[in-house]
Amino acid sequence: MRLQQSQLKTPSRIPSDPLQRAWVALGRVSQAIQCHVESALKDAGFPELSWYTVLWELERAGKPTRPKDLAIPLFILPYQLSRLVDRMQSEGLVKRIQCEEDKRGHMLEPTAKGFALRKAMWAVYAPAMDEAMKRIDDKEALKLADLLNKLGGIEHTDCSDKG
Amino acid sequence: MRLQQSQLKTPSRIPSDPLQRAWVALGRVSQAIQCHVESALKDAGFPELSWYTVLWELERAGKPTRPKDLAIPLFILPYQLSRLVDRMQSEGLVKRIQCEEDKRGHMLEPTAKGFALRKAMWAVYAPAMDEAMKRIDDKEALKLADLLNKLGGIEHTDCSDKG
DNA sequence: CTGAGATTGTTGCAATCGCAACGAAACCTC
DNA sequence: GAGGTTTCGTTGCGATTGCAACAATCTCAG
Repeated sequence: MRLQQSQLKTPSRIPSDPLQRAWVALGRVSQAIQCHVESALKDAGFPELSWYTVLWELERAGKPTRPKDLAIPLFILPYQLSRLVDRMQSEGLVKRIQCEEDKRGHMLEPTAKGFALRKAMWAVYAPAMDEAMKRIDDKEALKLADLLNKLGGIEHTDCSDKG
Repeated sequence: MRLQQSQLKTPSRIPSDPLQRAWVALGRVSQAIQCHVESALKDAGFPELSWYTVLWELERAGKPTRPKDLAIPLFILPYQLSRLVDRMQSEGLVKRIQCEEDKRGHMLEPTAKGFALRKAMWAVYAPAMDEAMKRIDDKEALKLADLLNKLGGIEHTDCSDKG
């Protein structure tokens, strides 16, 4: 989760100007874009993006899934997920199913209402994402994704996240 | 602040696969990197990055500054800044100075303690940023910054944000 | 089998957040 | 200069968050 701190060999390096530029741009732009999509969802009366992501991840798994198996890909802490599921469950969007193999935990499964909500949210989410990203073309988007994935230490793969 | 919603001509476009890839990468990577730096600061016993940013912006201005003039570049809501300043003031890091020209507001100014803290934080912040971004080289960083700024609708300028 | 230790998930509490409402001063129009 | 509107900044309140502590179960060496 957390990247490693520099070792003896690298005594407190100051980031180069290009790195600082990239850092600043990354912070500002990701915030702006994220905010744009969140606002679109909220304006449409939908819950926040994390709800969508949980529903989508469950749907994508195609079978009841343990919280711990969700937490890692979602890059979210266990207690955060626990409470997120609390709220979603109280809205009738997911179910907690007794888990036989491991009685500590349980399986998560979206309800019909959960499926429906995810689909409805996508109808707002997709255009909002498209609108937020329209300033770059497909070629630039691929280049951007590659650079970001390299930055994040993720090799170029073909797993797509489309809904 | 909020980007414009699509018009009649563009009926609910679905983002292309490259755009979706870029979107996903942007979310994941910016979160990971941000998290890495925040952890480094916390582990060193320092407050969160937003405190640094406020102090830095004030220092960069070089003169007492109105909250509203800070809120825009910081991309933060007025009430968020108001409470952030409350906390920072109660730690003796900034002062609110009576503003003569406009009696609704006030000026913000870092204290000596504020200056010192920002400098101390940079000693942790800089290496953490460098560590988090070391997977890309300067050339890639510039390309990344350009793409991000284009995505965010910011033209390439020479204003640097280095501390 | 047994007890130490790791894993899974939840919860009490205090801190922080978003929202909407607010007070006060500035601005603007007639 | 009176009255309506806008801007600046704050605040009450309920929802959400992070942290550390926790219970329950699983794992596994001896």
